Amino acid sequence: MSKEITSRAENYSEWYNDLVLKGGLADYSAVRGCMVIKPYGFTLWENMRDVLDKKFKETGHVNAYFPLFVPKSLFEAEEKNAEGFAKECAVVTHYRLKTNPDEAGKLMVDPEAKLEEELVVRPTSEAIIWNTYKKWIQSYRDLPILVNQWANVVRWEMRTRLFLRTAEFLWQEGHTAHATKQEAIAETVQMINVYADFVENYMALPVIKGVKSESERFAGAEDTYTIEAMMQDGKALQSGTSHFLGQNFAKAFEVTYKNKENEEEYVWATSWGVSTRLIGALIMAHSDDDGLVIPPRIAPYQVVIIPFLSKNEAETNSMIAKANELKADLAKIGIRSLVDSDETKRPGFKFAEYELKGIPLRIVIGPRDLANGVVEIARRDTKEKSQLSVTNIVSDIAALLEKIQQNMYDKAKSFRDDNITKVDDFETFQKLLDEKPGFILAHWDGTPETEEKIKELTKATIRCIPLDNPLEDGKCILTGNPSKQRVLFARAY
RNA sequence: CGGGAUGUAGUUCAGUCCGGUUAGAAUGCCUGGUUUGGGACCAGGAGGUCGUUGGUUCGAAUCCAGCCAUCCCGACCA
Repeated sequence: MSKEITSRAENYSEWYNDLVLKGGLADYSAVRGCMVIKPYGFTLWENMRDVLDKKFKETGHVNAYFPLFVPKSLFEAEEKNAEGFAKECAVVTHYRLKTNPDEAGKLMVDPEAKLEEELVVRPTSEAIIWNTYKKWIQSYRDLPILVNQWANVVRWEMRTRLFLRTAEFLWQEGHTAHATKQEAIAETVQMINVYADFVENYMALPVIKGVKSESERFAGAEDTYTIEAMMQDGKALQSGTSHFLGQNFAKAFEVTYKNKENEEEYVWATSWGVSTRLIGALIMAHSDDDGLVIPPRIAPYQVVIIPFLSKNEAETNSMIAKANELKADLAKIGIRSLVDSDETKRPGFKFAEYELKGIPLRIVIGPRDLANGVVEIARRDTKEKSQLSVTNIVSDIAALLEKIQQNMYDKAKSFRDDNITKVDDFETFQKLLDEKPGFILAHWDGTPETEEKIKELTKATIRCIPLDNPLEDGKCILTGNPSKQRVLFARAY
């Protein structure tokens, strides 16, 4: 047992860390709050990125790249946005080091090299982008602008956690400009739907789409749409957001266009993003005490093929050849597989290792089974072992991977649905949060004060006002004031 | 940022309270051999400025202070 994993029951946080570190996704770095994403983790991110990027392009967007640094004067232009992020900004004040005259071999910041104006390391790129859009937009003919960028951003968080909240993280941010309010709102809704579709169909993770309450809204937005997913400990994880920015940024950066009637009008804006945090969601939603469980559609490797090796060199070579042959056949229909023919490790070791890494399907090719025209397969999601005939092996594997994908989604969905409760009194609300963590649908009087009070008392926040919410008369769980609909409460990451 | 804890071999940890030859173990790594259908075994070997900087001392992994990093609990978290 070389790599022991803390169980979920023992310590959920440690379990999560163990999976990230021992599963080979990421590692701590020499920089506070910043992690190294290792090749296995980065391949996972690339697979997620590729699917999303294709969806963005299918919905008419193009990629561009804007600078890492934002001059402070631009950053402060949209007041609410600036205020919201001010506390977590890294700031560049100097542009040069020099050798320290007092300490040989050491460098110091050169006081002569102080910048006239400080540069903010972007926590998000609205400011630099809207400053650019001002130059791009004169006429209604220049609209819409549908641009996305894949980038890193820095938010100096107090307390960081691998993937879930790192000081630097990777994400994409879409920034669009529209002639009309309706068009911008339609874009905002379209993109939250793109995210929901991706997370549900590729990450096998059901989400609840909704709108944020005023206090949870993105700084500078009129409306924030969100997708909320449930983790295995019942806590919520905001997995993607799409913001209707109204004309806030257009006004702050004076971005106007001439309409057909030759009238000057402010542009309407949206922004939307998902980040490497999604990997955290993936881990916490699906994995178990034996390691990661990664859904086939985005798994770095969908299949691991392990040939049985023996002293009999001819037999060993034949098994390795069969394994490579299968890998090549799988590649023809786009299935990513890995052959492990390392002679120095025994099968049992490999089984445990690939279970830890969460590869969806394991295939063992051995002389005993092969004589009977079968191979042994083991599913990571259910741990079921069975035999598969070599006759239609490629198409059978493809079908099985789809089945695993579906099963992971179904399992996550039934877990989530089992842990959403409608509650009508505050005592039950509090009790439930402590005893059976999950989502709670409850009435709320719609005021930020009540929301804040509930947060103080229970640590639960309003995750969203679900989009498909049925209207229903009721009384606010805390104040008893009238309410027209239930909202989604949970403790969150 | 407040409270608590930790940092010693690639990894996990013992040793620190009570300072004193050459800093240990397991695991991993390397070599050779025997093995191989669920984390193999035997033999030999390599590997550590004890997180870092400074202080106390004849002498520091051990005592003191600063800094850095990590974990847990809060605060914070578009």
